[in-house]
Amino acid sequence: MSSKNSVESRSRLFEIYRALRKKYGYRNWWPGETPFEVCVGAILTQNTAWTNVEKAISGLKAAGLMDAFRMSAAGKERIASLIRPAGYFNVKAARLSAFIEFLKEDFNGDPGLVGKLGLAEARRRLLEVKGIGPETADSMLLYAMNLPVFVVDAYTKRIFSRMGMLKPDLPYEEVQVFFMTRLPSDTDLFNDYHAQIVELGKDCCRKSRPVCGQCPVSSYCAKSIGDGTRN
DNA sequence: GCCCAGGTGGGTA
DNA sequence: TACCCACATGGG
Repeated sequence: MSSKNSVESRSRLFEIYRALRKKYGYRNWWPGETPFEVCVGAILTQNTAWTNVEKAISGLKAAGLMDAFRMSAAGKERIASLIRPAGYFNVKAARLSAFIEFLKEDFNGDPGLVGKLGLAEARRRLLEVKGIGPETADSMLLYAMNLPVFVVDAYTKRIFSRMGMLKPDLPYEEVQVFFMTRLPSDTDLFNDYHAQIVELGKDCCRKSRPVCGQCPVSSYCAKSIGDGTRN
């Protein structure tokens, strides 16, 4: 993208954020009482509606297992039975187990200590854990460890490609670079921007609902107005 | 009944 | 590297 377009898309990203913020208000994310709970939620929400994740988290908390050491002691089978409502429960039980063993071994069960490594090293270490991919790692880094990284998810790709700002099917890292080279490296901004995107996604940018006249950023959306230019 | 949801890893060509 | 697929429950 040329530098002119880069400047243009930069100001557009801010305009979109302001429009979303006006519509939805500050989101105060992530839903979760502790950094550990945020990390657990990040794994449980993989390709899964948050309403289902909430049930699984409630189950884990009711069982007193929202802690790396207690969850580890409970074992994979017990975890799987408790997180059943979140779907993929066998896969996710294995992923949670891998994550808590990782935390126990080098970080005393504390995600905050992972964050102390700094963004690049913490991200590298998280990605070594089986079941933690780029989105899950970045969600943990941003929302549990307060490190300035932009989280890319299915909504991000769908919304911004429908707006004509991104090519569809761009790899994760390239979408992330698009945002991080245009926005200031600000944890609070990255936090709320992603939260706004998820809100918009749930609200009016579902897979099978491409046209969204009520959408707060419909004036930016190529699909809503036909040619990608703004009103 | 069908489609979808805040992904990831493994297998195949 | 680039697809294709399994993984699973619950809501609309």
